[in-house]
Amino acid sequence: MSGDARHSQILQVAIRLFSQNGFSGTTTKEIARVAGVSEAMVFRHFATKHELYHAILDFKACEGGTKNPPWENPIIKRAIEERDDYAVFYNFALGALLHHKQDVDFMRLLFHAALDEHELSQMFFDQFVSRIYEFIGSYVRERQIDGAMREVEPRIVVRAFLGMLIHHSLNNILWDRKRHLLNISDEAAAHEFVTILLNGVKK
Amino acid sequence: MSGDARHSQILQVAIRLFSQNGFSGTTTKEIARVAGVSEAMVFRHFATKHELYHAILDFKACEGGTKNPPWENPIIKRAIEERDDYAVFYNFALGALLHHKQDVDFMRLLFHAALDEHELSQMFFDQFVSRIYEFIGSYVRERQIDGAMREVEPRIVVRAFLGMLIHHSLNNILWDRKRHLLNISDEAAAHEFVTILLNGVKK
DNA sequence: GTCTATAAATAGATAGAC
DNA sequence: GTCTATCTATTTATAGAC
Repeated sequence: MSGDARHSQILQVAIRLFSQNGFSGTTTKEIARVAGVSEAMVFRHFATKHELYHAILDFKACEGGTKNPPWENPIIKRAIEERDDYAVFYNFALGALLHHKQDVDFMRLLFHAALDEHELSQMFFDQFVSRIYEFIGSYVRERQIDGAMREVEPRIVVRAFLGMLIHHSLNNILWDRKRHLLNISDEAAAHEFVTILLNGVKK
Repeated sequence: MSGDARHSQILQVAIRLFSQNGFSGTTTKEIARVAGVSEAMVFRHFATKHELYHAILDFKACEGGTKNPPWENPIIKRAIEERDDYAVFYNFALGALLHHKQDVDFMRLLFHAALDEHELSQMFFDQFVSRIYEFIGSYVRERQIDGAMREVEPRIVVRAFLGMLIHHSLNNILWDRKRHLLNISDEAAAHEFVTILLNGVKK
């Protein structure tokens, strides 16, 4: 196998294992075993275990986090222009839920990194989460000026909204698969959350 | 130091360290060092590292999770009888936020355990979380029958509500202390979340 | 590019003295 | 109840042959 292919293969295996077991719960031996190579190969491509972890978070934060951000989604942009609150929030919500479901590894990785207080978790936060607050928060502000939404600190509204979405995804990932406490399609969940939120803040 | 005192001291130290670094990120050597004893003492009180971890989660799940549950809170019980929706949800929300803030170690521990897919995380879920769904869900159902709330699957309402609360606490624990993206008192946060939720589901 | 062998450090856990 | 010393397995990482 070529160097690049091997490099990326080891990265993929490591992503899965780090996501499942966290940094200290994953051994380089296990990564090598699953990738079907010797440990020496792993260290040939990544000088240290930390470098490998860093490469993963770096890669994932770029690929998974900032690809197709909501502020570049044409459907959402159009809905914002048309002041179609339901369309803005519904498309955002559905996009988020689908994204979470599609990249469970990244969600788990991010939580592990956050608990480990890894710098990359802060990086993701600064580059992505804070922009979400900016993006949705400023739309809420506009709608308050329009007189369509009541006066609430926009950041609180964003937090309430993201809270519903992220908590729901987290439950799906961590518990619901075994317990099915709540069995609902992403479309229905997005609809219900958005309906609650919009009724909750309308004037 | 007496056996019991030492036992509980080691437990306390271990709680802090496991909460900060997770299971595999914490060494028995470190626990011993912080507790100011030799490693042999740790293994005298807890036969294995796993036994120590289990003892902690067990202890915390009982002490932290099921002490003063909302369904035994007289203020909330009274509010339910009086059909005072705001009082029911506000007191629940504030209690939850204060509890989270007061026991950050337990929240981190629970997240580590959930990511590790530790059985005790499931146990906590079954013993506590599912009862919350039952408790709030059935109140919502009653209020729908009363005609005070619109028809939504009660579990969705509970998830939206818990999502706001838990996500907010998680942000406070994991990021906000450094970033203060959102600086708000627990009372104000509880008020805003409850207002959004109740307006969101009222008829 | 890949492996085997191995070094060096650290992990969890035990023995036995006091 | 507490420690020092030690054992064994594992972990990260390297050397050197092919």
